[in-house]
Amino acid sequence: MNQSDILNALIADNLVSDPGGARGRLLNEAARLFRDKGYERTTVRDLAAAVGIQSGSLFHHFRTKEEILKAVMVETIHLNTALLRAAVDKADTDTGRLRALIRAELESINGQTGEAMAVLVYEWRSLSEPSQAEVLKLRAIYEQIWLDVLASLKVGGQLTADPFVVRRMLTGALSWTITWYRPEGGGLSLDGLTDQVMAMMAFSG
Amino acid sequence: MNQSDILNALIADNLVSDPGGARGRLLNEAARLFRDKGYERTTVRDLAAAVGIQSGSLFHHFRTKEEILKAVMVETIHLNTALLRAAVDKADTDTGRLRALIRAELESINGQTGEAMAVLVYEWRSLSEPSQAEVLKLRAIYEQIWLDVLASLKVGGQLTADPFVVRRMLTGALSWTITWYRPEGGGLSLDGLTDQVMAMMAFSG
DNA sequence: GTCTATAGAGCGATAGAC
DNA sequence: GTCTATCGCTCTATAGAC
Repeated sequence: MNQSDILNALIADNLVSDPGGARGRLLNEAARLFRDKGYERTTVRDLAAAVGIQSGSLFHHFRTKEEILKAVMVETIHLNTALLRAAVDKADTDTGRLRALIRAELESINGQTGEAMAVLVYEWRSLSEPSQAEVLKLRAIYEQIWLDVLASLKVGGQLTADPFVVRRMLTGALSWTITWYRPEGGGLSLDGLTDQVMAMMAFSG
Repeated sequence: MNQSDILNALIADNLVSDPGGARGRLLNEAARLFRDKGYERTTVRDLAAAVGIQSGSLFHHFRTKEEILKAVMVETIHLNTALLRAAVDKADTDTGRLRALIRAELESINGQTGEAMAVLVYEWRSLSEPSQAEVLKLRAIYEQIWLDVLASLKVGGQLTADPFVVRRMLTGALSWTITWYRPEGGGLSLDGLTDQVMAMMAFSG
C-alpha cells in the first residue's frame, strides 16, 4: 500500500473526505487558512470565498464554524494514523521503526498534510471541550504507535530516557519544524532532517 | 546576582515594568489571559477586569490592544536574556553551559515567567509585521547565547549534529513542555526534566 | 486616572426565495 | 445547494464628564 492507496481506502471507509468533493475541498482550504491566519482570525466569509460560495451557503454543509475545525482535525488524525502505521510496519528493527516514525511525522508536518497537522497541534485551544475529548480519543491511537516502539527500545537498553518524556520532547521538536524548515529550499532534505534528529538522540542501537 | 537582583536591575533600567505598579500588574495579567485563552479570544474587557478597571480606562495606558501583546513579549525577552546570560556564566565547561541553558529555559517556561514565555512562543502570529521585526531583533541576542555554546560543542567534537538545527529542535521540545509538564505534581522535578533532555542528546562530553 | 456611554465595524448564524 | 439580506451580538477604540 502506497500513500495514495491508503488515502483511497480511508475515503472508501468514509473516514476521510474525497479531496475532489465539495466537503474535501472546503476542509483543505480551511486547514490552509486556519494555519496561516489562525482559527479566530479566519472568518466564515474567508472560508466561503476560498471555495467560491457565499458565507450563508457554508451552513448548508456545516452547522457551525467550530464543526469545520473539528472535521479538519478528525480527518487529519485518521489519515496520519494510517500513514504512521504503514511506515512503522515496513521497518524490521526497533531502531529502524523509530527512524520510520520520525520520518513519517516529519513528512506529515512538512508535506501535503502539513497545513492540517499544524492546525491539529496549534489550534487545539480553539476546539470546545467536548470536541477536544472526542479528538483526544483518536489521538491516543496515534500516540500508542510511538509509545510501543519507544518502550521496546527502553527494554532493549538502547534508550535510557523515559519513553513518555521522549515522545513529548519529540512531539515538540518535530511539530516546531513547520515554523522554520523549508524543504523546497534545496538545503536540508527530509531524510537529512531525519538524520539530524537521530544524531541528536542518545541512542546506541 | 540572584534572580531577584537581576529583575531589580532591569526595572531600574526601565527595561521591565515593576510588577507592583499599574503597568506591570496589567502585563502580568495579560500574559496569563493570553496564554490561557489566546490573544484573539481575550477581550480588552477581560484585560481591564483582571486589574479591576473598566475597558475604556485601559486605553489611557496603552494605545491599542496589540501594544499590550508587544509589551508582554519585549519585557519577557529582556528578562529572560538576562537570566540566560547569568545562568551560562556560572558554568565553566561547554557541557555545563549546555545544561545550564536547558535548565534556565525550562525554568523560564515552567516557572513564574512561564505565562509570558508561552505567549512569546505561541502568539507570535498575532503580532503585526512591524512589531514582529522589532521583537525579532531582541530575540536574536537571546538566541546567540545558545548558538555560541552549541558551536563550541561542535568544534570540540561533543556535538555531531548541526548547531542551528539542534537549537531549533530544542526550542520546540522545551517550549512544548508547557503543554504537559506540571512541576507541582510531585513527579518529575525541573532538574529531573533537565536530566531527561540531556539523556536524549547524542553527546559524549 | 477612571468612569459611563457609545460609535463604528465585523462577526457567526438564520430565513426564505429560487 | 446557493443566493441575498439581515438579525443580534460582540468587538476595539473614542469622547467627554468627573
